[in-house]
Amino acid sequence: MSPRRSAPDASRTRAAILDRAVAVASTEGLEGLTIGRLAADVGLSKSGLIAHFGSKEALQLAALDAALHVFREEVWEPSAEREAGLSRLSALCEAWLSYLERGVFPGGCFLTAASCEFDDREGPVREDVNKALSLWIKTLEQEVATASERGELPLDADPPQVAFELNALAMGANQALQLRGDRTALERARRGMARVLEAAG
Amino acid sequence: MSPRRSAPDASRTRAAILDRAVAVASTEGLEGLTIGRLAADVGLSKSGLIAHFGSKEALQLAALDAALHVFREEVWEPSAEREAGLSRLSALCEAWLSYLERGVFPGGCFLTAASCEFDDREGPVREDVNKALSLWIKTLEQEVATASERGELPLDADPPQVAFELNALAMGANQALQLRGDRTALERARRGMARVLEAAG
DNA sequence: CCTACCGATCGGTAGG
DNA sequence: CCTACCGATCGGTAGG
Repeated sequence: MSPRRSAPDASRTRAAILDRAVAVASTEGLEGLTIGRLAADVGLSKSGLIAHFGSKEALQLAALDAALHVFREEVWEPSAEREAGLSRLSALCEAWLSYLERGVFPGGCFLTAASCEFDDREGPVREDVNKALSLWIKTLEQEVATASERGELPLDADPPQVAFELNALAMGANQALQLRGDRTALERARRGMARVLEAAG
Repeated sequence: MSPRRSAPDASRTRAAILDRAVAVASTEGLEGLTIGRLAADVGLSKSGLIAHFGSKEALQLAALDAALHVFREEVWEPSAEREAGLSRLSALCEAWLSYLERGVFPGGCFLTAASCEFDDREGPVREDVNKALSLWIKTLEQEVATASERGELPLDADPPQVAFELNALAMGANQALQLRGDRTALERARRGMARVLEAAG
């Protein structure tokens, strides 16, 4: 009898590992992920766990990807049905703050944490974090541009500036919420975002 | 002959350790500080190094304190001579962005990094990070309030809201600068801060 | 401030 | 997917 499991079994095991890896990395950081601890958490041997990924770095990349998938589900997808432009931009911002408020990840915004942890390192993890954040910023910029074209924002609205400020306000909310336990942070971010969109003209 | 050095010697050694500890923690994180590596860096044995602090946690607290001292020197003190109110608030913001631009810490803003790393942990390091950030936010709020009293900002300006937004913009600049290498971030933050202060009325 | 040492854990491999 | 193992390193202590 081979110890190998069927492909669906292996896929389920992999999903269970990644679930746990995302939770751990959310609070301890992607560098704080350790193979031994994770293996014990999901009831595998170290070698059994690492067989699914090949190396710690590959595990980190897979955990990051899984976390981004959650972010897409929680923030991106619910807003996709809204009309492109200001309506979708507002929906994205609201879903974003809701995602922070509901504590989807125990350690707060996964992407912000990963960005802080890897912004001064080199390698594929940093590159993937950079790509994910750039894509998100581009998405915000795109909605600002569409809103301008549709006459919902002035034609001279500055998409990169607006996206920069919206992103900054969400980071500020995440910090105030996580570190300082300041529940008013969401309202402050919401007010700031509204003002950014008003002032975009 | 006792292996003990004189008090001034010990103090110099301690300062050298902390210099290096701040640099390492800035890029690797406070949790990434290890006694063995730090000892090798400064040419001590592990036990020789730890004798100065007692434990890794105490070393982390001392490194954080040393980093905060730098922040005060770089941002706080140069602005202290400006008149309280809008003038000093503007000077604080400008010194803050300049501190980011000059890369005073190799890993970007030390306090932001420490905040991300410890915002979901417990213990004295998290408490000290929280205290330092709260004090900084309070300082910004105070200058907004003074500016209102002096008629430089409207009487209904909202100090916590303004401080929240200024802090968020600096965080956004730090991220864009460190992760994305986006040199325009400073100008974006500067513009955002100016707009926050204009809109405070 | 040192040497010498502790148990624990790290990422990873060999071989099955 | 396992057991058994590798060398390296972790934080920290004993004793001087």
